[in-house]
Amino acid sequence: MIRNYTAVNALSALAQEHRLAIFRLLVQAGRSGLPAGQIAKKLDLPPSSLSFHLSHLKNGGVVSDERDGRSIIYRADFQAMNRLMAFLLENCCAGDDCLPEDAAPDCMEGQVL
Amino acid sequence: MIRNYTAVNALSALAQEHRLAIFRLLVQAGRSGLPAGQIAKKLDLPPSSLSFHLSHLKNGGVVSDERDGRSIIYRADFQAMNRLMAFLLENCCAGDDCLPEDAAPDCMEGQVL
DNA sequence: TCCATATTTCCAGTATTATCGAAATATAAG
DNA sequence: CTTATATTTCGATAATACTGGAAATATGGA
Repeated sequence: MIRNYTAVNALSALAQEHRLAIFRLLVQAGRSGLPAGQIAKKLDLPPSSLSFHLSHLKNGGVVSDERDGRSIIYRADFQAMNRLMAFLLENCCAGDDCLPEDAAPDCMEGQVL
Repeated sequence: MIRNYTAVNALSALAQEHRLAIFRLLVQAGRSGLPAGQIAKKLDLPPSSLSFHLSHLKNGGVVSDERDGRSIIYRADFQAMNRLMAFLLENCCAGDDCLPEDAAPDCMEGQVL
């Protein structure tokens, strides 16, 4: 289980206009991810700003990176998001009939996503 | 569907040590919520700091408040959380066989929560 | 009305975060 | 080895956020 500190890092990473836009772009790109350059082009960010935000996202553990030739490919980390969501709703409603096995908790009224 | 701006507000609200702790306390308290005073006691925060953080959470739309006599009861807003999560994973993997009906998307490997 | 309790607002000081040009680093290709 | 491309690091400035004491507001009870 993740700690408060870890979750704050992940949330801070996402809690910024440009970084959230970057993250959602990566979510939509899926497993293949996107090179930094394409992100810069799509969101019209200067290279140093983009790099600042990408390293923040990486530091927050919500994206991963991998070099491919001259480019660096960024990917959303879906498992990290899953852990984060679980942490946010941990022991919701004091477990009071609210978490039936593998469904969404009652407090979410049957719709998580 | 919520906007980037709204989501950043909600995420910023949660992206702080004390506020995340407050929010998780409220998640665990469920529908009955908690008066500010009890939160202050549990987390050992001075009243002005607590108030600052509570209003930030409320502004971010992740908690609601309701006066009850001299106390003000705070509650986690589970629907807002649900909308936020949906926004974060919107159109994940470009919809590529990743969102079967009412299950968690494939990219989450079957476990959302 | 007067007092106690619960919470918020105000304020000033401190700390953290965002921005982006310019320079540095890494890789590839001729 | 030189040049071009992709990205990051550095550094200075500007903007935003956090903290907590003191004063203000709201409610309820004697």
